[in-house]
Amino acid sequence: MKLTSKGRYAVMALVDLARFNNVNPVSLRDISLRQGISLDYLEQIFSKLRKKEIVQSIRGNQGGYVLNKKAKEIKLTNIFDAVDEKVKTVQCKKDSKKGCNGKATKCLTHNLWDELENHINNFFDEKSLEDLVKDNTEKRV
Amino acid sequence: MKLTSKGRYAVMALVDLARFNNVNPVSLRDISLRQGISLDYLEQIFSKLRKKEIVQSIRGNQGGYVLNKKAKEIKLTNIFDAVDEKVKTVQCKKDSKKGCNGKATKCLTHNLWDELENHINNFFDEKSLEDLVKDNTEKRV
DNA sequence: TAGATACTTGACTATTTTAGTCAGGTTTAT
DNA sequence: ATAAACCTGACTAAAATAGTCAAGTATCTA
Repeated sequence: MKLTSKGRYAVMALVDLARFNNVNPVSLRDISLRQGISLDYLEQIFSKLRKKEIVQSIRGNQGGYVLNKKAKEIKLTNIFDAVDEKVKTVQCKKDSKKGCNGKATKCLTHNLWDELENHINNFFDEKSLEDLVKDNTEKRV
Repeated sequence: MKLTSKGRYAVMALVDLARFNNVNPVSLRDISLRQGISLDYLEQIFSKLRKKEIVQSIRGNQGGYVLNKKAKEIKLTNIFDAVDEKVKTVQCKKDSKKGCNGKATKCLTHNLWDELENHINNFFDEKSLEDLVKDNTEKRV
């Protein structure tokens, strides 16, 4: 189990953005330079964030992105959801005909993965962008 | 983020094994049939479980595998560890020279991933094979 | 002691996912 | 006008995943 770069980058970029958000739109170029993330890749990521209305774009010269909601209202769940980073533990949910692994019944560990999924999602539901920004400015003395 | 099949299969197979454990060694062939997991793949998985002393093998006719410890003492952490399923959230720990993404300092979200990792690992540390077996026999009415 | 059962090991591979790159736009402030 | 910056879709190299395949070795039972 691992967290992919796309999810990590999305969160990093948004924390970066949130810290400068009150002043001006932040260009992806700046985020790219500060965070060491490829510009092209950032564009892909922000395209998704915009579609989910987490950020708002401002085109043209001096443009960039701003948050579309208060940092407090943006939860990690929303971010991961936007970039298709899911906690996916078991394949047997959508297929209502079959249980897990094509068996008629639920697999022996079905409930376990459900529980785990909830456990992780709770963590993501509670953490907001604001928490992360605070966490960081505090430590920066 | 997702859990891979290897980890899922390892847990499924061990729960299966644990349920029959008191009687006789359980052959991989039986587990393969009951759980719908490829025999060859199970062999790979059990080879790892044996090396970590989670199971014990009994060769020859009527052979198979038995648990090497009490089900209560086998935690999910041990299982995942044995099959190389790790909760891996961020790449920047081992390289002590660099911070995350080659920057001098920790990335903005470094602490977040640490926290998440702990959160998940706590879940795995607490759940034992015995819990899973109980969970299952109860529901089977 | 023959034969079957079942573990053991290592190499190989098709498929999918990931982490981007690349090219060619469009919009808008100055 | 033009440069900065967003926007989109197609493409791709590399890695991980989920196995398969082959050739054993050990041990129980008849």
